[in-house]
Amino acid sequence: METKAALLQAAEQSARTFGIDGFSFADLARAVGIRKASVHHHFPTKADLAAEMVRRYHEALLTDLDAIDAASDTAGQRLRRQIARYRFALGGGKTLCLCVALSAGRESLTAEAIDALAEYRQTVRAWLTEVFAKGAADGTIIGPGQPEKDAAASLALLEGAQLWARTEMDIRRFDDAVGPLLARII
Amino acid sequence: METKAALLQAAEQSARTFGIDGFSFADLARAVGIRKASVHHHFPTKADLAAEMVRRYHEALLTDLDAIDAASDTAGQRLRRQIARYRFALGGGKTLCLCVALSAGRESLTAEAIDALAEYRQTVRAWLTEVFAKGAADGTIIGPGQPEKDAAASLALLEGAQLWARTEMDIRRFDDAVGPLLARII
DNA sequence: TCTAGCCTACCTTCTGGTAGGTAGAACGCG
DNA sequence: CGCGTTCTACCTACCAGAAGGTAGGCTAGA
Repeated sequence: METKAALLQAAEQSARTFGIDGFSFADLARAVGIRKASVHHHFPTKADLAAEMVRRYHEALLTDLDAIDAASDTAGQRLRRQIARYRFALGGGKTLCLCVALSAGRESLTAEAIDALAEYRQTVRAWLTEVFAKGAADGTIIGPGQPEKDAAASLALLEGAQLWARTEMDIRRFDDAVGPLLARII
Repeated sequence: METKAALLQAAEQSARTFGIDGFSFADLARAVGIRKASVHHHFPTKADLAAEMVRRYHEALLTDLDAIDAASDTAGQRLRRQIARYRFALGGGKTLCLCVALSAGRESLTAEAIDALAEYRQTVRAWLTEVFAKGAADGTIIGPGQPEKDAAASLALLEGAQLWARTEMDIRRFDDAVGPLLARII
């Protein structure tokens, strides 16, 4: 079970750095210290691997969201922590969040994995929608706009800012892009 | 010269649909109707091809920006047309703009191509900065914020919205995400 | 005569994936 | 208890196809 977890870990790191087409089973085998054929024992095909990666990533998201909710007093604090989460996923400019990385290589994904990505974004979007609604109520997030639309815009902004910053390996691009959103938090 | 243009055209379409790692010289040869070795005659390596693609794409951008400037009376109109441009690049949810598509497969790019992408974004950013500054002056774009930051946020938003919409092959994701930005235009 | 543009044929390396086998732990059962 | 079976996790060895790229030759036009 330990090997499987290590494979998933290596696969996630590789996918976030090189894209889904940017690493092979041979690479994973090397990273974990087993032979290529043994990787196929755990994940028969690359599609199986991708599907389980997204499943795992979605689970981690739910855990993160709970942790943010538990640690935050105001909606503004929640939003700020979510932005920090995307910033952290950048790994200083070297990696993307798995969602962005896999979206880019969409054509190499199965329908199942694409659906899972959509669900991932839906979870984030729903969470952000609630945050913006609460933020308008408790006054910790200013500016006009419907929570639903603000949430969609924020998610796109965070993903786009990540992509930009990673391209130039410069986290300042991320900070520049999310500046106006951060400025809305009291 | 005609063949070379056709190759660039096919390469751009493929890169925007499948990513830089998602098509091969053999694919291009098939698309254009020549043999694989002949593609190498025009572009010795894939890196050469990528570099020229970005160069061409940047040129097209400058043309587009001039056209938008010429056709628009107000800053609001300019911004609206730029958003429409990114929406159009989506191809109904099937393609990304080249900038987003290549950024995703960053690790397969040469330093030259990465620099060219950075320049492309810098051009868009500078143009948007001017638009936001003029928009504040002529009152056709509302909301607080410094033009420079608004420009960075808008670019990230447009790219992120594209990536999202393409993943789900649903242009409504794009429209949802850019809604708040459009709402700032008088 | 030189060159641009194309060709056939070939190379090496890597890809995802399969076939078939082995050592050892776990299990059912008389 | 001991014996055979089954399962897990790994292995070596292999496959066909595709990748990027090269060598060298043909042909038509400047």
